[in-house]
Amino acid sequence: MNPTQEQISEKPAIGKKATISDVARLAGVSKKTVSRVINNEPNVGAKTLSKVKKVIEDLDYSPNPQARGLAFSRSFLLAMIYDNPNASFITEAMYGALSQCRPNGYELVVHPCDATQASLHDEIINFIRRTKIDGVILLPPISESDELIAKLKAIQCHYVRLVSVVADDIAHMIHFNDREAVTNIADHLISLGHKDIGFIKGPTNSKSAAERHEAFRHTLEENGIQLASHHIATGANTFQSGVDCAAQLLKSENPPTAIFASNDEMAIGVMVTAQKMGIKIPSELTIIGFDDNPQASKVWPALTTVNLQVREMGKLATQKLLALCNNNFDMAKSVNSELLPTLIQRETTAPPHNSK
Amino acid sequence: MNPTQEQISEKPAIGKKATISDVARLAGVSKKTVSRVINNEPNVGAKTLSKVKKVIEDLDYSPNPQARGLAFSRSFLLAMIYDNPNASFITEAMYGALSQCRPNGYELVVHPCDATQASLHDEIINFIRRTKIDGVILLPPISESDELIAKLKAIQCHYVRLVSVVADDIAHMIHFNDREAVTNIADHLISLGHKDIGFIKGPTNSKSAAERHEAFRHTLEENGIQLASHHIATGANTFQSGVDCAAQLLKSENPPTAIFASNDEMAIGVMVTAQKMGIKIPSELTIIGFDDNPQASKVWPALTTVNLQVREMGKLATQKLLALCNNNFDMAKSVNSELLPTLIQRETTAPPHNSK
DNA sequence: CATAAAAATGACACCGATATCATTATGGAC
DNA sequence: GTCCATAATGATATCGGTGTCATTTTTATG
Repeated sequence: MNPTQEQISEKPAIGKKATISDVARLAGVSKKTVSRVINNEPNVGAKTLSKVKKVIEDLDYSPNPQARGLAFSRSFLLAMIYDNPNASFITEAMYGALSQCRPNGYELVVHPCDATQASLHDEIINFIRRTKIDGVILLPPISESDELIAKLKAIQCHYVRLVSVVADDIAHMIHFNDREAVTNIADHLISLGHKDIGFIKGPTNSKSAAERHEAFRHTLEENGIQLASHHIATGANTFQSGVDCAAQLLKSENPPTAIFASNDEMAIGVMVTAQKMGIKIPSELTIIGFDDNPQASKVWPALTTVNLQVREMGKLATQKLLALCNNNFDMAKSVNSELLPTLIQRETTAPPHNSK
Repeated sequence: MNPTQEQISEKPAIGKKATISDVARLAGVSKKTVSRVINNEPNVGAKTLSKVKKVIEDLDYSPNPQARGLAFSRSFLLAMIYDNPNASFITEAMYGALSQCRPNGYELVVHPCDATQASLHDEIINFIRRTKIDGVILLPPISESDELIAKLKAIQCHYVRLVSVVADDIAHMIHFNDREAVTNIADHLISLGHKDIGFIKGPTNSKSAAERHEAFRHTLEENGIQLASHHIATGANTFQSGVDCAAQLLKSENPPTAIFASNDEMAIGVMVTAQKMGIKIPSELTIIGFDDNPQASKVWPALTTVNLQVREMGKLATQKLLALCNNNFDMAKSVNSELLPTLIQRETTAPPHNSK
């Protein structure tokens, strides 16, 4: 207020957060030197270093991320973009991502979107341009769109995608090996002695669904078992579609003794339908799901399924993404990008009841 | 490169995003006037307004949020802070919050944390100071900590909390009326004719759990029914604890004919235990949960429960929070802060089997 | 039509950090 | 002890916006 008042106190005004200038003044160095300390730059003398660090500590100073962002042309923000996978997939992926974001000074912004909307891609691109997000993690099924990837590249936005079908440079991709997992499922069913096997595939427009279908059929055929067309139903990855598909398969004249549903939601739909029809699980019907939702272990009987290691995927994806943001392409490549889903055997699988 | 080169072209260099200076130059006005247009400030002439808007449109310009943040001393970031509610609670609350964030130019940062950690509060405060988050939404059970609220106030961070027990000014709180919902549940059980009623309460350190217990007991007593102490078990809001508590209640010598579990996770645990014991639901045991998880409708039989309108809570909370960020305390107060959970009757409730 | 009041606009400092480049201190070789 | 290479440090411009306040233009009034 009073223009003639002298700033005697060396500490910044109470209530106001310390700035880099405060640190510089108290440490008796220039702002630039403080900046060097903050960013771990070389060429700072040992004495200066410890002095500055002490002042930072005393003042409980942390740099203003907006100011840094402006100077660096960065936001220190990553985004997770997803359409519609189940809630636990999202939260698990977020946990994995955050485990890497925090120690590196990044924050995670959520961006769910609606894949049925025609303007989907433009909306995403706009979001990134507007917010200056440094990089994005794409969850399936959005991650499958090469068109979107092309647009991301056009605006030079870093990205990593979670996909089940190899589709990109390993620096930009975490691959969960669906094919292998599905093969394990088929082997398991075969070893139990099942021959009349039903399959509920995912939405027709999904690459991942096609891949699971193909791998399943292939493994069965290698073992001399045909996947009969009347034992195949197409669902929408939702509980209700599982209910409907199960009704279709189980009410046919020659119902399967085992059903593999492409995700847990649908598998649980199958369970409910079977139970309503009085079919005992697993003695009269074996069921296998895919995803290892939290629900899978909380239904009765507990569902045999495949664990995708979603949290690990989120973690690895973020490691790659941060490497890309630092223009460290080699490091992005060197982070593991291959995850092997594992079969979790619980209580819904058993040998067929009456082998003919 | 060439210092003598003249900038003939009026458009900004390709690949580089347009800045406010580009807009100002092309529109033939000052940066400040463009700023006025961006922020809908008054005192801009009609002709100028449309001219500037057109240039903004042509250039596909959007202001740099870091620069704006720096000048405004804001981040245009809100955070959702949660410990451990189920995944769908989180994602639903996020959807609701985002519906308000986006049209107002805010983004949502996620911040899960670990309530078992001693440094929980400091970690949260640090997070807010470090990131300059404008305001936070607190999900239960973290929202119940008055100690944390005090610390938030100390650093002048805006907040809105989602709570089941009235505990704050209505400008800072969304209240879901647990008490009312629990009363409805009790009434429902009584009207079905149940007298031996079991109750699984939530963790003892939770205010919300205590509230539900109190309300349930009270309503039963009003109707002349005692909540016997051997019919009460204490769970941890997890599936497994539901399993354990159910075993405890159902294996007692005088088991209840109905069980109300304080959340769906535990209720589903009860269902699984009952089914394993060969107890038929609902004919031999009535079960009611609380939360309306997605799973609730995907178990068999479908679980009767209470819907909390979580998405709506997220939406209202964000409306309040944005009002607070704009120092519009009155508006924050005027946004509805009372939500009435509703009983969703599905398939797990029926009159008791053998009335003595 | 002169003039005061109100509206529209712009010049310039500033938000809090980093980049560039010049300058000063330090250490080793002779 | 001198000189040079190298390490350490700082002065100043800059990132892309907004705030303040002075200035110009428009509108209303007598």
